[in-house]
Amino acid sequence: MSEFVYDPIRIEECWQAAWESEGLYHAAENTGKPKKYVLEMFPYPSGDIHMGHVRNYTIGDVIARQASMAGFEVLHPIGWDAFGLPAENAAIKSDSHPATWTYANIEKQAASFKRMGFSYDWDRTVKSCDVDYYRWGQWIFLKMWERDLVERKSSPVNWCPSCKTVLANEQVVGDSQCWRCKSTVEKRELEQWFFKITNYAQQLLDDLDDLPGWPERVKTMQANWIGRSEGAEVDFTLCDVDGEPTDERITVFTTRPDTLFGCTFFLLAPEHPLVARLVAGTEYAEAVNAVVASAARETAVERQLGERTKHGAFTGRFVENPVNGQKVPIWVADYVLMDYGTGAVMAVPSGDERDFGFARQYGLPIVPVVVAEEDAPRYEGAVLGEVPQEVDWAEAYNGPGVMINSGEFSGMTGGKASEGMNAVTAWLSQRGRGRESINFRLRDWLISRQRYWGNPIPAIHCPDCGLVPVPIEDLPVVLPMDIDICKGETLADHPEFYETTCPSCGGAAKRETDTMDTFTCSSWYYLRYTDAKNDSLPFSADNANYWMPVDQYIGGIEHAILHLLYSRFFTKVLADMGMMTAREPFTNLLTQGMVKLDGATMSKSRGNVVAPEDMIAKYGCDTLRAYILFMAPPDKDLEWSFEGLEGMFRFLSRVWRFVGDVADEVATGNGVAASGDTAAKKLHREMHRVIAKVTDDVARFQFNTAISALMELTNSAYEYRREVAEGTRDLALMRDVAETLTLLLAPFIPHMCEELWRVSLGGTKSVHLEAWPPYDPSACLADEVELAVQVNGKVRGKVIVPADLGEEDIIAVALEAVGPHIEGKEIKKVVVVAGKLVSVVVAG
RNA sequence: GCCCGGGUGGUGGAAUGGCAGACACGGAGGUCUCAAAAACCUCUGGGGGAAACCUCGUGCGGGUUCGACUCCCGCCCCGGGCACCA
Repeated sequence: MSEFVYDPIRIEECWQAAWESEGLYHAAENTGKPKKYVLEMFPYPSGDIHMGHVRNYTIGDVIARQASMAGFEVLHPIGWDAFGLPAENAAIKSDSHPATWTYANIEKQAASFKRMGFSYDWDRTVKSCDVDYYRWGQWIFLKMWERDLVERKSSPVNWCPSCKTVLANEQVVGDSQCWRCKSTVEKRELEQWFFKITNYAQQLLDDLDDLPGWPERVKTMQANWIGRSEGAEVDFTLCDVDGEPTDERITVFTTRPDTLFGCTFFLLAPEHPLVARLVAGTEYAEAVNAVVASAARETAVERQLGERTKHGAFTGRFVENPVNGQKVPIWVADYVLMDYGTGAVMAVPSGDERDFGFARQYGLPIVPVVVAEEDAPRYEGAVLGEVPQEVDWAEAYNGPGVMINSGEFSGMTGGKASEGMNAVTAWLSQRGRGRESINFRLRDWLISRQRYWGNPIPAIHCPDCGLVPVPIEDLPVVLPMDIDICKGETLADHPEFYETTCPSCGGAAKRETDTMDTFTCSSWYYLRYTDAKNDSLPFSADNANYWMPVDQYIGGIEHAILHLLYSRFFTKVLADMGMMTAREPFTNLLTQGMVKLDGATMSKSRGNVVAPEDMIAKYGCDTLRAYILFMAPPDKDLEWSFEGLEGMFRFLSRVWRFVGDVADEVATGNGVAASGDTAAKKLHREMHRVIAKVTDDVARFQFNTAISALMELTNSAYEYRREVAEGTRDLALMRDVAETLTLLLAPFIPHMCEELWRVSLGGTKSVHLEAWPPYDPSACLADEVELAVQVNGKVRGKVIVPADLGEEDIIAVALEAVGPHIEGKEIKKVVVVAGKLVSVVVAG
């Protein structure tokens, strides 16, 4: 019976203080060691930490600590994403200032992170609401402006009526909801600030191929969001009121130029600038204007209602199809989007579901069919508008097929990326009536927010000079603190902030009062960590080039598009500015799953939160850390279990007692120096097998199976002690196992291992400065192996054979073992899988 | 509708094409104890059997293979993302 009682709280508090005073976790440049940059997404200081934080930061901490033991110089920083709306809302609620709330929560979270024993370099901490940080955000904004990547323009934007600010497209989630408050957003035409992320659309798409260390899911989501479509622009000729061709052309974008002969009508978006002119003063004006007005009225609420009814009206005018001279009617239709392509569309009802539906609804022609499915009715020779009587026309066909009714192109293959598509595009191109074209779904990033608690946009509105950037030497534009947010004030209510003079002409001018989207702050914080105290630049190229890219990034899947896309954009822009060489910020990405209770996400509003602090107080943070890693692979959701946590505490106690008992036995010399008997050999082999397994599992982030393997080693160690009497145990082996167990567990349960290492085992320096144990592949091999013997695919026996036995001998032994199952039968085949099994195939 | 994930005991979860269910939780029984707790030991997928052992079994149906949770084809269900993007 051991007198070693595991007292986690005492141990943890003791070593946390020791590590801090020893400065154990400072990262340094140019140490000669290979570098590793391990980063977790920085938290928003929303209050107490929750289990999601525990999981995220524990995963990162294990990776960082293990890398450090494996010989890397590790950069593992932490900071806070501190601007944003929740601070404003909380301030209003508690009648205080957002800064008060924010800094108090940062203190609280920092204390919790320290209590979790995370190995951060606290000297590099960044808080995005500190002027020392956000001034460099302004600096980057101005440099982007210089490079023509900043634009102020009027466009239909998303407005959240609850947050009282505009939002980026990426911040509209689900069915047109604000990502923060889940209110339904409205469309408003407003003049706003944008970053021209669309200039980088192709690169952002292409470079996803350079990220093999990212989950496929995240890359697919980004690729879909960027939404590249290949096709062509086609110029249709506008006809006058008498139907005669004019010189004016209307351009459409299509991904299917091969279907051009199937165009039976033509559509304009309700917002298209041409619409008003086409119908002005005509009998069609009333119906068309009604469609335009109802589209303008249509809110996001209506738009989200599943399958929307299409609305349209004839304009009374026609266009001429460049490919066949066919005149087709121009309609206005509310399913045509003004902000994608050209706002005009050629309708091919036989090949497009939406056009088909619209044609049905308004009695517009559907034939000719121009791309026919093999083995399907061809409708050769069908003319415009003629629907064959005998056909029950069910739906449009948009797949690949043979082109028919398409003049000289008939007979070619049609479809996406087809021969016919290229031929038609080339034909148009030669005649100046069209051209290859690529469209992206991605929109420019709307970055201005009509809110106080953010980074002020460094721009000045001058009545004479227009928009003028704040000169770089005048930075920072400091966010004033004397604002009464509880009265709903913003910067726009403070003349002492916005009244200024124009840097260009010196006349009276007005400062921009919008602040930047908080996502601008989080788009480059990982670069600031590389050089956190630089007061002349956001970061130096030397430091960025030394540490970047981040080798391992860990965070929630909710940022699959938002933060990860914006950060990739910033990285490319900063690289183009010559600020550094990395063109992708994060080489490897791990998206951790959620922590759930009874199948539901833990949340304050649901009242199903398990507070980390409570668990730490009861079991210590080492148990919590090991538990949260053990219960599920890191990328899967994790179901919380109090019993599981209790079980992990039992495991830690077992390790504690084992190492303590061994240390005692070794100290008193109660045993033999080295026995080399079967039991010792077996334990020795198990130890090397586990070193190999844990090393491999950590590299693949399989922390759950790494811990399982360590449990197995512990179980084996206990078995050895049970089976070999006290006084006859192999002391060298026992000490080796105790040390190995302590070293391998150190990244997971750093405090207990430190206590065991420095106190029980008499280590002279921190366990976290020791080398990760190497393993001997030959030591993993057993003298004898057990083989399963299968007959016709079923296991019918087991044999134990010397590991180096030849194949012929193995077969002989195996056949003997399954004698009754093969007796009198013809052996057709025998397969020997080294170290695993023998498979015998018999006839009958 | 399209694109991703995922479906394995009572539960969380293991299995480079090679003995399915490692490890753990829960459960049952036991040792120690006056007793309890702790600790330790044994058993624990279903069905059959006293046992040896047999048999079924990784969402469903096929296929490839000596051998399939794993690979291929066709479905079903659950979770997520996108969605009138021409």
